[in-house]
Amino acid sequence: MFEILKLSPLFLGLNTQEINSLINNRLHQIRNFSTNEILAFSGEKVEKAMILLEGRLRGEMIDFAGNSLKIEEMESPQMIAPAFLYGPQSFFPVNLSALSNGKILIIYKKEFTQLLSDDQRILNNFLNIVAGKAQFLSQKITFLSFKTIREKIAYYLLNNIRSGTMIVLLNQSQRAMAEMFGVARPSLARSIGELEEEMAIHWERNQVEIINLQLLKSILGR
Amino acid sequence: MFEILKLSPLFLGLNTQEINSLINNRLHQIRNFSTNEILAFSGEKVEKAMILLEGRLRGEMIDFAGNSLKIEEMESPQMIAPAFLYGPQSFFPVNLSALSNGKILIIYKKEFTQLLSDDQRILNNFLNIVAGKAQFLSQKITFLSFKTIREKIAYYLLNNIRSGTMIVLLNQSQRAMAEMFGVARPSLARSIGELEEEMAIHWERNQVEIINLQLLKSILGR
DNA sequence: GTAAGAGTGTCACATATGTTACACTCTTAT
DNA sequence: ATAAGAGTGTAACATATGTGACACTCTTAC
Repeated sequence: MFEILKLSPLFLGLNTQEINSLINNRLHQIRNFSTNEILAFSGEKVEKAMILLEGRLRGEMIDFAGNSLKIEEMESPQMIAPAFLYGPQSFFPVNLSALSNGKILIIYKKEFTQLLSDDQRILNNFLNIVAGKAQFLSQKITFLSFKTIREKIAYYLLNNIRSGTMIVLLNQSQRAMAEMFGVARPSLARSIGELEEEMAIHWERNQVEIINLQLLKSILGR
Repeated sequence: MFEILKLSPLFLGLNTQEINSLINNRLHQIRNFSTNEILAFSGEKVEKAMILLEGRLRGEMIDFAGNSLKIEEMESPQMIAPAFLYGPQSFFPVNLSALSNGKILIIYKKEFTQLLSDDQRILNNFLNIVAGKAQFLSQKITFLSFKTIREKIAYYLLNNIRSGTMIVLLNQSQRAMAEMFGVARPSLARSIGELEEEMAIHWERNQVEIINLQLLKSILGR
């Protein structure tokens, strides 16, 4: 187990020996789960720190009519819902179910807080994890708040130029990109086509060449 | 100063005496600023914990063309950019400028981490602050990811029903609500009008009565 | 009471995006 | 080499939302 934990972001920089003594001197549990088991319901209070040791989990957001909206998968080793262990809305944001058999390490919140106090490296790691989540979400909101597809494309390209060049490498299909933008695939293709006609960019399968940087920037300035 | 800090979320539950000794035993600075002074630029590394003691600040997001996009104001006493002190993207997300004269308490990151280690109440408070930010953003994303105005209205209403009733109290104008939804004001009014025609809701100045709860829920279930 | 301004309902029209469909190209497994 | 499937470009049409305008109501300050 401690070999696995050593690979998790929470225990970054600690050796197996140190992890062993920090965990074993402290109340904890191992919980085994099997495929399709439901580990937590959306809205349930988060009272324990949970670290996925083995197996795969799925978080599923459920709407008012009971349909699933967004789905996110998680692999080990990783903390589960780190941003929901503290804070005023300390409830699971999703239904958590098992995609395979596996194991979770459970540490109750009070013990976990003590653990953070006891080892400053773990404290730093945890703060990095939670702040990282907040930063990711903040980035995503910036993105979602652009209204037109043109703006999203421009923003994406300007943020992904290889430094010193006018090239953006694409590591995903238009289909995946459309999904990330929250727009329909043909609509994305149409907007790309328009930008090409305007000689702003030259879009190829795997990379985009920026032809008129100024024009691209002006799309983002209202 | 310690009287002011006692009111800040970070020092919740500590008395003036305790705050005094925790701060004074530790490297810190007080920085005075005056109106219109710029305290930090977007993209600058965040290396210190900063707590606004007096005065008002404005965070301004700047786009690629140099125009300001979103603006947020902050009042004392409050931590500045708590979610950006740790994490992989530890850079100011906004330009930070002063709306008035005032004072900031500055504690360098290393010292601040030590402070979190030393007092578990402060640790808990800080974790609550950062997790709270993440939760707020997560909530906002849920909201932004509804595509139609009907969906946003339905989601908003269902989340704000006074428990045990079929009434939602409105504490903001349609104008403000449209801005929060990221849509145009007349478009919001039109969608409201449609929902009224369908006998789903009865919208008055200050409150909304839900007439057909089932219909409202079905809007969110695709 | 009255004037001014904010809030609201509504309209005609412009625009952006979604939907569905199809053809074409590229990649990959066999 | 070929077939199958994914990725892409494009079109016609449907729909949702934005824009700008105007009238009306409500609130508030004087």
